[in-house]
Amino acid sequence: MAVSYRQLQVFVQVAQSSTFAEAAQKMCLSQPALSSAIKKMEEQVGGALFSRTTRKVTLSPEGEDFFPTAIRLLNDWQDAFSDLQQVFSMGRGKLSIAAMPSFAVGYLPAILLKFQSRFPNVKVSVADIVMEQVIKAVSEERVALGFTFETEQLNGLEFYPMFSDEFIAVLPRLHPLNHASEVSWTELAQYPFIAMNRGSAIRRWVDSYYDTLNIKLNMVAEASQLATLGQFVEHGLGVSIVPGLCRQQMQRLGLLCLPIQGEGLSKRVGMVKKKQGNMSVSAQALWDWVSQSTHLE
Amino acid sequence: MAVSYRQLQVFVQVAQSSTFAEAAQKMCLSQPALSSAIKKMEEQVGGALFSRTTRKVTLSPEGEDFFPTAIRLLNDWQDAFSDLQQVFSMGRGKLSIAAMPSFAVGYLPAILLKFQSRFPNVKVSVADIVMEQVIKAVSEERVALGFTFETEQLNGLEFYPMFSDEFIAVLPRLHPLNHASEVSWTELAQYPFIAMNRGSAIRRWVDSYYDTLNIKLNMVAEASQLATLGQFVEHGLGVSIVPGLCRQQMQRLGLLCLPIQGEGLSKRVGMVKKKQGNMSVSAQALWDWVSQSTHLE
DNA sequence: TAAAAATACTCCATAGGTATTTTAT
DNA sequence: ATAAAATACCTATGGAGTATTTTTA
Repeated sequence: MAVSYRQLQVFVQVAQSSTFAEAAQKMCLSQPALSSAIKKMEEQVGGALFSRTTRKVTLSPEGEDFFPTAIRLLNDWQDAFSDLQQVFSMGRGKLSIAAMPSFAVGYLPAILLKFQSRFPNVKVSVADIVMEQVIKAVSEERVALGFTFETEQLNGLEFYPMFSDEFIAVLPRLHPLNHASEVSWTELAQYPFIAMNRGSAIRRWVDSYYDTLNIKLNMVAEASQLATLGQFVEHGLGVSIVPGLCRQQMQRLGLLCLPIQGEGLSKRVGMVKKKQGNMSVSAQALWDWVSQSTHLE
Repeated sequence: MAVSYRQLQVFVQVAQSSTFAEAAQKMCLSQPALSSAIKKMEEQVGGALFSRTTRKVTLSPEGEDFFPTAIRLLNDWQDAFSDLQQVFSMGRGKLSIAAMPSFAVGYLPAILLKFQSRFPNVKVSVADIVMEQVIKAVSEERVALGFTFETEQLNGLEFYPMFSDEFIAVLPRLHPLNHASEVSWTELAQYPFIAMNRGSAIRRWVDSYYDTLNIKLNMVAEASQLATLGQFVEHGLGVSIVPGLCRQQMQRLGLLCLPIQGEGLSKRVGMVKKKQGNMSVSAQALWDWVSQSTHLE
């Protein structure tokens, strides 16, 4: 049987005292309790750790040699566990999340600012990646949670909706429609159209919306990032339809953003995490806080 | 209250198993025992270390991070205590002793050879110093024990006699007495005499012996080491009287060694150690072994 | 002789066991 | 339905207390 943590504490305390009684007082223990604890420890290690006379206790040569090791063991132990406690109380920790770029520049900063002011010693790292990659990163547990559009196939993922995002039209400044306050789906389809790449969720959503209207788009280019798409529009290659989340980004590129008439295309934006737990306390805290502070469904 | 060694063992074992029941078997414990051990540990650290479903147990993110630390703590603990056990069983250790030079070259090698063949992993270091220094080193606990002549004032030291050593006369080869098979104290006093330095025990003993005989010596030189004394004699400065232990050393210098007639001057040679314990097991082992194998008093 | 450790004993907290229930797949 | 964890409950070891004896400076 191994020597216990408690026994080692007792050993150190006695070593630092000149009598058992003194050590007992310091440890809030009775003198016989110390006697027997040391006795057992000595049996376990196979030799005398102290040399006792009735007047004073001194370390044996072996005890003397062992003393620094004992101190080190106790400190390591204490350090390790207080660290762990810190992590659980979120006095310390790390948290990896992912967010699609439009969310990362829009809503995320405010969320993180609040979270970090509440838990200043939790280091948050954000992966700023396209929504398909966000889903993948969460699935593969490379990040604890992600911010993204709701997606159809979230196998094993849980989605918490934060708000709905209405898609908008983006046009170059000099476009014929630039005086309109809004446009219709049909109008837009009359112009050359810049699409997101095949396989992207935005492309799928826009495509299928036009399908339901039985309108065929005149696609002149594809982009795999919204920034690129914006550049294409800005150069006058065509018009496009993007999530409202990107309005700022598009306007910064000098594009015109218009709401689309009628029952629009809107998608929910929210948090995703793996369905069956294993969340760190910090991830859980962020999840809980966001879901509580988001009143809308 | 701190997490115990046992709890950490349990944590590691469960972490390395996929179910509590499996871990229980490996630890020769019941499943509920593990359940409650982990539960308590989780309460102590303030959070979940495992994520349990009824089908399998996996480490929580925090548990995952802590796992390597846990392994390290257990290993350090085990290493430290097995080391200490080794020291007590004398599978490992160190032992510092002191011996006066004449003993160190004469009797000591045989003793150490035997000791080291018995305890090959105990490193013995020998301080080869004059007998006054041997006493001092033992007193000040710089060495665990010493080999020396018995001395009058061994305050707090314990002496174990190994044998008696008879003093002998040393003369240059070309001395008038070089045909004698022995000499008398009186005869020797007729020649110029080389003495050990004042304050040395040998000087005191020789002086006081001559005092009892009421003979005054004609001292022509003093040396503080026997080797120097031998050199002086060899150069024909005079004769001297030295412990029999030094016979070999003197003969190697080319000197004539003769027994002294009559009731000689003899002093006991043995081991010294501090009276009130604090001996290391290895020192004790050497002491015990020497005292047992030395039959004479 | 006095101060301190060891011993003797008693008690209780808790580690650990058995039997059973709950839970999630 | 079943495999596994949690729970309930019991037992026993041993940690810790009080009273006393032993030891040695």
